[in-house]
Amino acid sequence: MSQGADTPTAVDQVLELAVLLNRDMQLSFERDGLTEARARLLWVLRGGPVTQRELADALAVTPRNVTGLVDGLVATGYVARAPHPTDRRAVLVTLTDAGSTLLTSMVEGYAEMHDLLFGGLSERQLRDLRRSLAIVNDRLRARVEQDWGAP
Amino acid sequence: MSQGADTPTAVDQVLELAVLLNRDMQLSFERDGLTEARARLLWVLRGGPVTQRELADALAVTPRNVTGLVDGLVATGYVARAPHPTDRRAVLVTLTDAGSTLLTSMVEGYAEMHDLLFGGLSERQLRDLRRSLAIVNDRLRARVEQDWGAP
DNA sequence: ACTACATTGTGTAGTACCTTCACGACATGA
DNA sequence: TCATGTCGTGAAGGTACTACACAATGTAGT
Repeated sequence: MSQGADTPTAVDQVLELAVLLNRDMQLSFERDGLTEARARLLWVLRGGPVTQRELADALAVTPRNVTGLVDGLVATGYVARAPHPTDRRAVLVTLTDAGSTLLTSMVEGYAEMHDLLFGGLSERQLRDLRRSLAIVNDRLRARVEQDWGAP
Repeated sequence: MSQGADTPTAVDQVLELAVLLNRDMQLSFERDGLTEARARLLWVLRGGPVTQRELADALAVTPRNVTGLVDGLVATGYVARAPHPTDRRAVLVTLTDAGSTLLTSMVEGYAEMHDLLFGGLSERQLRDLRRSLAIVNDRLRARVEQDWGAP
């Protein structure tokens, strides 16, 4: 009602933000020879070696899928499979040197994202933005969690 | 520096927003028997029938991929292939009645998203949010478009 | 110690999304 | 008409997922 048809709505803006964020991260992953799924798995390994079962839970995917993702990361040399010290069924997924280096640069990139995103905002604008985002996220989260149980 | 380790950073908030938006839309698509890729294709058909070549350009995917997506939507009965009036090579992808109905509800859902997202904000908060999002999006867009040509 | 049950990872099979390459059908301009 | 480009699709292949089945192993219960 208040703007022309070519002006993006607030919903448009939020959706574009989501698209741009995805694209930016995907481009970053591709530069490292990673896919999105493998990058997510690697990100979980920040906390140290974990079993494939734990990875499946953390990523909310099936154990079978983790097998495939780990296969890929082993092929590219970022992780290795090691025997679990006490459970001979389980496999510990550990970072190789290359994987550790890559993960370090990913953590740095995450930190640099703050300036990239918010470098154009004043302190006050950033504070207000955070407040509004908290409210928006709370509403969205409630909706998503509700719909998760009522398909 | 200013908050505890368990408080989400501004980057965390933006990333969570993106994740939640994706999840919400995906759940909505699933309810309609749609996948994300097929929903995007359907969304392009808002403007009327288009050729598969135009769809490939609009979706930024290969023409071969469009063939598969249209196959799926034909199987579920949401679109149909029609001959192009002047170009016998081309295929016009058109909405069926079911597809048209579905698209209408998708458009309605898009409109309702405004209240879902911003119903908890005051007029002033929403204005400020839009201003900040415009700034953030501009910076991100510049970065993504720059990296698109320099891998 | 032996049995019963649960858990871990993976082979098999299948779906969806995406790509490149090759090719036939068709359009277009010289 | 003839060369050249365009449209859609078959063939082949990669990645991300799923469900199901199964062997190896861990964990109780008796």
